[in-house]
Amino acid sequence: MPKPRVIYWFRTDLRLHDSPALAAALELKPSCLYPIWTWDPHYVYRARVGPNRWQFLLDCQEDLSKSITKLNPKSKLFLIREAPQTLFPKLFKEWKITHLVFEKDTDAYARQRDEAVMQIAKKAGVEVIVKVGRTLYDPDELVKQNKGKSTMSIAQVQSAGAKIGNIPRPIPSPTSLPDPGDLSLSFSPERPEETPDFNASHRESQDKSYQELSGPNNDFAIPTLSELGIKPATSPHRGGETLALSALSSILSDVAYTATFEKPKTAPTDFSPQSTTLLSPHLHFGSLSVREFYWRVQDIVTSFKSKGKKPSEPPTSLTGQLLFRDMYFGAQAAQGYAFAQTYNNSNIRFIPWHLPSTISPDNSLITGSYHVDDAQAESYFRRWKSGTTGFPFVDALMRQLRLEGWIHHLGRHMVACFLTRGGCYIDWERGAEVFEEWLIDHEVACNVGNWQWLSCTAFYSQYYRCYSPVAFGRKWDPEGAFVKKYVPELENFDKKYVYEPWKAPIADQKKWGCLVKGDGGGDESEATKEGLKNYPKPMFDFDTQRDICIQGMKNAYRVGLYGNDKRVLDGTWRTLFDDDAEGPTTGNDGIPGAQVDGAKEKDVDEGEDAGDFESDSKTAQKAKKPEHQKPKSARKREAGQSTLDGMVTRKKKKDQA
DNA sequence: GGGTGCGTTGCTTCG
DNA sequence: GCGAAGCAACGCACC
Repeated sequence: MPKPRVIYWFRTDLRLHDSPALAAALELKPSCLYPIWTWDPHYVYRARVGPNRWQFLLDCQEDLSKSITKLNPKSKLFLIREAPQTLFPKLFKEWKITHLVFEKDTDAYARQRDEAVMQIAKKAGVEVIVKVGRTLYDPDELVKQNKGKSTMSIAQVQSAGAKIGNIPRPIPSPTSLPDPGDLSLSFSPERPEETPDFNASHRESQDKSYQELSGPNNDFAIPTLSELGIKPATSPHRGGETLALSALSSILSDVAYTATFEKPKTAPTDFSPQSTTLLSPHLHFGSLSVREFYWRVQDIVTSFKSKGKKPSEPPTSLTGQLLFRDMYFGAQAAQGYAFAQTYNNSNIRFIPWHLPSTISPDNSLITGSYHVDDAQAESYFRRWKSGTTGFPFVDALMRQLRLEGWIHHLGRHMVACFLTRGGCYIDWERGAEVFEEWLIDHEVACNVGNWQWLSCTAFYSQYYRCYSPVAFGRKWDPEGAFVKKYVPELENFDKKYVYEPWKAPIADQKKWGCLVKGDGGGDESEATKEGLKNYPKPMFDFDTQRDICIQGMKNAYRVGLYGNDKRVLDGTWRTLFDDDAEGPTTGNDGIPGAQVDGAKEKDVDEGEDAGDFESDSKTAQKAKKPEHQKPKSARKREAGQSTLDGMVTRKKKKDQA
């Protein structure tokens, strides 16, 4: 029996500590071990990845490669620039591989890719070993223990998790690594299809990362941003296992913070330092093990408890945050590609949002482009994305997101609610795409799940609880320091007006150096002439728009369609939504379902100037609906919102009495 | 099958 | 400055 020649395939586990899959590879006692990364064109061109997340990935790879070399000077992370599906058949043969080892990945594309690779390995006589290490529980096992259904609540995760058993303790990092074998590559690579390139807008020059199979110097080097043609990163947050472990230790050195952490009580407006751990990008890239995080926290909590002190508990505690991550992975695992869209998804409520996704007739999946069914909604979307809505708290968050690739969880709630059910009535899939592009911690399962949560299409349904861009920011940061940092136009504004600068008297606006005027288009000549800065007026009256949205949600809940309903699939859902009753909230001249003549489609390949909606008379007319045609709620604010909280509180008090 | 309690993270007013 | 009440009224598990 020849000694094993092993490829360790790094993917979502860019670390050496607590890697069950790497431990399994070493248990084989291989004669040679190739730690590799396959430079997959699916990620390079077909995922939305902005400069900051690229930087974070490259940081993680560089750090891991250095750590490997420390354990064995002959080894490193060998980066091979070809899709795994076409690379592996050749690589197995050339390097005489006996085993392929990797960590399980339940993302929709990853499953498909890994299935193909396992078939290839089988054909080549290569044994495949797969281990779970990305989540606390194997998402498939979680689903199995949840009666085969998506995990849709924390209670379900806790109950299914209890059936699976204890979360394994982390495994120490290896202290040595075998040599790699012969590294020659005599075959020619398959060149990837470069279009569509979802990241074209982030490139300042052409991508050169596929010119040589083992890199420009034939040393299997990790590419640089400039090699990718990607613009420089702007985020202060950097990647790598070394940083992740030191950040974890530093956070956990504060025992009280660790043991009493309650997510809803952390401020979305805190910066330098922020109020949460910022470990999420490390969990995404695997530069931090989720089990390492879990057990280091859990041990502190146990010790805290043993001293008679009261720690916080899931779901608000630190470990609770990890359970939410597992919940979303469990939801995704059961649904596959359909998880990331409304169309043909039985778990998601159908709401006739504006700017709906285009659906491919071939596979019923979203294509990455969308319909501009309404001129005003497209304008709202652009202003939301560019941080020029005229609502300073929303704009500050969106600018922080674009610049730094991270915003606080509650900040994400604010802007997500604002874009969907609590402001613009725009499809959550548009927002999820922007987050995918800009977040350094973007995880499909968590991002999509949270957008469904915030848009009240799945996981959560209390649509009448709505975040106010004025009140919510003020609650956490009455002085407006956060807004002033990310919207410096308002840095001199009095705190009385910082969340609603349009209310400031003109004389004060001039005194504070910024005129609140226009729509954020940049051509505010009056301000420029006077040497003043300019900040846009709010793009709508929030209270009015919020009530329109709530009425729209109420109606959509009453209609009660889900994404897989026949009427959603064939387009007949439109007959169920009376436009006169719901007015501007219904995006019912677009998809899903049958195409409608005259509706504009915005393609992913179009530049920022695309989407010439002004020429579309139908949508233009709709945007200018006369006052009398608007729903009652749009004309006058009738009442505030409500929840059962008040009654529950009253009842409790009564019971206690 | 109806009622009740609860669900990580709302806002405003009032005392 | 704080906590409680009021607002209009979701789904789900459990009894």
